[in-house]
Amino acid sequence: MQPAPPGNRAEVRTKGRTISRQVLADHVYEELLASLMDGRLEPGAVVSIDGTARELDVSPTPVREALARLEHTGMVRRVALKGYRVAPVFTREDFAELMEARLAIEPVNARLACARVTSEHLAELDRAVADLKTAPRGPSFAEYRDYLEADERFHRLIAEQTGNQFMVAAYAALGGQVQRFRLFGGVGITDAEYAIAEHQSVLDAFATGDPEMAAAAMADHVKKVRGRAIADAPAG
Amino acid sequence: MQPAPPGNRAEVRTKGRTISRQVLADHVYEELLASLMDGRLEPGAVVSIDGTARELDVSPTPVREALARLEHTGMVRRVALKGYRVAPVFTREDFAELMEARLAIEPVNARLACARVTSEHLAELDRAVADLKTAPRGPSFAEYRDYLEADERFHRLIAEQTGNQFMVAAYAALGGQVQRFRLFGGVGITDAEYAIAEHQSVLDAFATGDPEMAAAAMADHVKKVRGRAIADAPAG
DNA sequence: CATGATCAAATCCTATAGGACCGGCCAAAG
DNA sequence: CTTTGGCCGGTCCTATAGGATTTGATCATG
Repeated sequence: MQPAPPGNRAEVRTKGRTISRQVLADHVYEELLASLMDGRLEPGAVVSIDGTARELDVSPTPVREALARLEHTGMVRRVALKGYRVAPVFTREDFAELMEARLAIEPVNARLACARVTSEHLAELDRAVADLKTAPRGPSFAEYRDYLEADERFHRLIAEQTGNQFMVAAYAALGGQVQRFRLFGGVGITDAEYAIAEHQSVLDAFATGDPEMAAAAMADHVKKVRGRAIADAPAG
Repeated sequence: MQPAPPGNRAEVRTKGRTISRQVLADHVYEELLASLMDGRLEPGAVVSIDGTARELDVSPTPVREALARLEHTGMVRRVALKGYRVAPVFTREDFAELMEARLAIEPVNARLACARVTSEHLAELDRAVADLKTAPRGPSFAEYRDYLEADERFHRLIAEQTGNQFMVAAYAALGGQVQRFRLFGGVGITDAEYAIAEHQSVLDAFATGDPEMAAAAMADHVKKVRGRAIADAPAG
């Protein structure tokens, strides 16, 4: 996984071999992110700095740094002198807004990416769709985690294949993977068959190399996701 | 100013009066942001944690927290165990990518905002355009700072008036105000007359209440900004 | 019963100290 | 003269300590 590049490892070159080191704050960041995504930290819950430090057996300093980074992703909110809390649950309005934003960004990404697609890109997209098809879709978190990961990976690959750092940033600002987990956590996947077919359509459009067709397929997919999820949204 | 909501103040309610408090990390954040925008910190320069702490007469802890937040904005980059550096200068390709992204997002913002515009919104936009017209445009930083601030405020207002938190986040991910400063720092404003007229056109479209016209005016503006800036771009 | 004061524990926030690592400088050896 | 090795200052990173603040409970009072 690797949702939002949390930190950066230091490539230490020593005696020809290069080892990769990582500071504690990065580890704390990843730990907190995992807790947020698999539901161990529920929306609205307080995330105590000292408590997290004790739990992870580190000092509060790296925890502060990790939380400061997390805040900018929207996963946690901070109030000065009061601490951090997990962001509240998604409402139906939040979901509608997210889809509106995705509809503005993702078809553009598809058009740009398709215009400069390579066989390597196609192979990566194909792998994501294949993973989508083979991933289990049971009710427990562990069972749909891989599905959501493949779903997000497909869309993120397209954003990255635009070669435009700002389109990647804009896509990442929508929360990418994380929002998926928060939306569907506890509900499970109900529309996998449809979603897989739509992803396949996008992939087919990429294979033809027609940017407009790719954009149309992506727009179609996002609209249908919106329609299905509003029909049986978890939160009103 | 208030570019990217850095931290959050604690609203302390005491005896009917509510005072707003703020922790040191927020102050450091704002101080660093100001240094970045007015050129005191040049692209590529190292931002030492301990050094900044001494300079601002605080301990390194709040500086670490402020820098962790700044990193997520793309203004500074971090390498584990080596510290922070100001992000490198904008190349012509970077600028083209930024405009491509703005072209994908800002016309949509204009359409959404126009569809639900109020007289208060119009007044705010009108004030931004008025400030744009009256702001000095001399060669030194202090003289075009207000101009850039009004420019960015105009666009940010439209993003906020969409009422869509994710469109705001996507717009903010593009760097908003900050990129303007980094692009034009040291160059000055050369296209103010044209830009002001284009902003006025967008405002006029908002006044008519036609979302499609607003989107078209905004798209026209962004395209023309791209054209002019590529013609006399500071960095090749 | 409702309301406000008081106090203790938890928590946030900041400063300080020290370990680990890097880079420059200089002296000594080859 | 070149190179090697050690020293030293700077920096990052983490832990710890203590002050400031919030929170929640307990208790007194109208």
